[in-house]
Amino acid sequence: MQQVADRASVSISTVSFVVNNTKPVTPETRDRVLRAISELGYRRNTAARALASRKSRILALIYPLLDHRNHHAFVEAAATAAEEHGYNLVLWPLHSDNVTTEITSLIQAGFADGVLLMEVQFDDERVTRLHEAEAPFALIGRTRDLDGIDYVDIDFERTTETAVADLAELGHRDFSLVLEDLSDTPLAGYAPPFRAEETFRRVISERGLKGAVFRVPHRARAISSVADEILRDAPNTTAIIAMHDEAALSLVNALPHRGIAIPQDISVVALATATTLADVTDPPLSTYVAPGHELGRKAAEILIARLEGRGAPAGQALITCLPHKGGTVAPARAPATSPTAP
Amino acid sequence: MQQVADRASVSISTVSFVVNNTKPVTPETRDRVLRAISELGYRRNTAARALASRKSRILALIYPLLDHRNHHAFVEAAATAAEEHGYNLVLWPLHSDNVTTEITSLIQAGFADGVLLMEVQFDDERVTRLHEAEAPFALIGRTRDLDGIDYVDIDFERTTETAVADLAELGHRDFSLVLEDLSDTPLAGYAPPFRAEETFRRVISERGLKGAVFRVPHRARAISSVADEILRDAPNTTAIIAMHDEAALSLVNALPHRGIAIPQDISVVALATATTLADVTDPPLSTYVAPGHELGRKAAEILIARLEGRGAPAGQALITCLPHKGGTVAPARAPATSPTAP
DNA sequence: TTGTAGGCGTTATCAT
DNA sequence: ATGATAACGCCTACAA
Repeated sequence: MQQVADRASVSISTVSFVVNNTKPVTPETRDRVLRAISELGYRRNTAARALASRKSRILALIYPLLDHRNHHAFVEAAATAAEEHGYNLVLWPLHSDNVTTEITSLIQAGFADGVLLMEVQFDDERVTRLHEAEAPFALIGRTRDLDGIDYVDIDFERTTETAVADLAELGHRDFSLVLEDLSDTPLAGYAPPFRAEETFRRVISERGLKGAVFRVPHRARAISSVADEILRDAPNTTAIIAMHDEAALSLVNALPHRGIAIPQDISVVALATATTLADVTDPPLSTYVAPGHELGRKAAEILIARLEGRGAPAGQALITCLPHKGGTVAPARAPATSPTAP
Repeated sequence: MQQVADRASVSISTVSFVVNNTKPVTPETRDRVLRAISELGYRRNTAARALASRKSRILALIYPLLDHRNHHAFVEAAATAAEEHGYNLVLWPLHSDNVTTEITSLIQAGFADGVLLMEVQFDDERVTRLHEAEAPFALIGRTRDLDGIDYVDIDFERTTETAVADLAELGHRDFSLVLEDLSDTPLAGYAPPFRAEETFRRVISERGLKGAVFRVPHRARAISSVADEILRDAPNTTAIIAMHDEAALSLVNALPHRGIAIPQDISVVALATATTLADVTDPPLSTYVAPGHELGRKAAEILIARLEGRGAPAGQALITCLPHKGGTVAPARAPATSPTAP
């Protein structure tokens, strides 16, 4: 920095002003400084900057090593948004064991200014601890208690409701809902399946429809047998709603082998799914697309607002999944209306 | 730190010695210090540490925002290995435009001590620049010129060769290879498809077999029509080797709709694939599993060796994909031996 | 608009 | 085995 200052014949602080836009500087001096910087290939030292300013300008996205879902769109949007505000987003991979303490350390050690949490559970110890430590954070997902908490989440309630409504409009009356069974995993307590189920049951009953719920673990065996389970336990189902990507794929693949035509006999839709998944099946899967991009951007922005806004009210946002037309949904096949059909 | 020192009645430097294990300390004083630390909840400041020691202890894994593949196993292993050596791995998401300069900045700004690069291309500008800047880095993947370069990579040559050999042993004589077509994408020049194709052609010709190559873009339309293309252009194929996950899935799903039984009529195997993919098809996909875990660990270790070893020779490693038995491979159906069969 | 100087929290060197 | 103290590179009042 001193070298830059010398070369531009200014003081070291002027260089700082230019680099940080912290004080007005005459265009000419600014130019000289900028030129010196690029000629010397100067880059300000992250550590020194963080030390002196007490800000790292880093947002840490805690990146669960559970391989649970595809987060690319989300990460990309969050990183972009962060950058637009002068922050950098890094993904900080953490195993599930000692997560809680490590997360607060990140902030207390000054590595990050704020933390983004995903795969949030109903009652999430990480959230409690971050709150206690008064560490700035935002959630992708929702805990049970949301008082004063910054978050963005998918509106699973609305999405589920819409999915049922859309199918009902096509004449479907007998539904099956397929969910991830995460009990006995570190993700038990992961809220989305619960929210979807609750909404599903409510809507089904409000509309006087029939609905069965299937919980499917992530073991391969279980996934490949959903099809048979549904055919056995809910044989009149004409519409399957799956919030379990692998199961959705598996269903579209397996049902035809059981003599069921998709979508003529049974319609299948996936909930809160990455678009990329849709097209590996034949016919392509109809989905309600997870708004990864919007979630990521909003999450970053909410966190930054917290970081910079002086005690602003909590930023909270729910985003609905929009339908992506595939080929696995059709009107319900007309039921055998008369029991004594010829 | 001063508070800790006071509380333990030692000097600030003793605290440092304890915390860093840099000098011998009497067990008693060490205990006092440790106790003071935990009582006060002290954490050393990342920035100050980095500033004073000129080391950030951060390895940045440049994380391509291209959503090209599933890197979880890799990331997890690399993070674990790094931690074992006292480093932290962060994923640094970068768009493909200005990557090159940003990567060297990371090091020049002292944010990271070293960089891990993935999705490496044959001729990769990032590598050139990092080399010029004398920034420590290691590749997951290989450039064309590997002189003095640290890398780990999948041994695509050997894996492809094995795949053909295994199928040939089952009596298959007529092969199709399905590859990702990445031309016109930022990943054109991504080496794996080329390596696989070259090996495939060589082995096919050495063994006097028949082989056709299909290049499939990532557009949904293209993927879902591979099946038809193969049936049209290579109608006698009995074994399909796919280094394109989506295409592999799609094939297993689509071929039965065309009257082809898998694996009785045609065998399908996927190359360099995450295990998780295997079980969404029916029957489950047979694969040669990408050694994500080994790659991640080795990559981190090689980079750390470079960081700490004084001018050690380049660390280079190739790892072969091992077969994962699924249900999509079977002996070749006996050919209609006599042209005049009854 | 620009310069001066103190301080950010550690590490590392040199004494003791 | 422990302590005193100068860097580390930058930011930021405060002064000019």
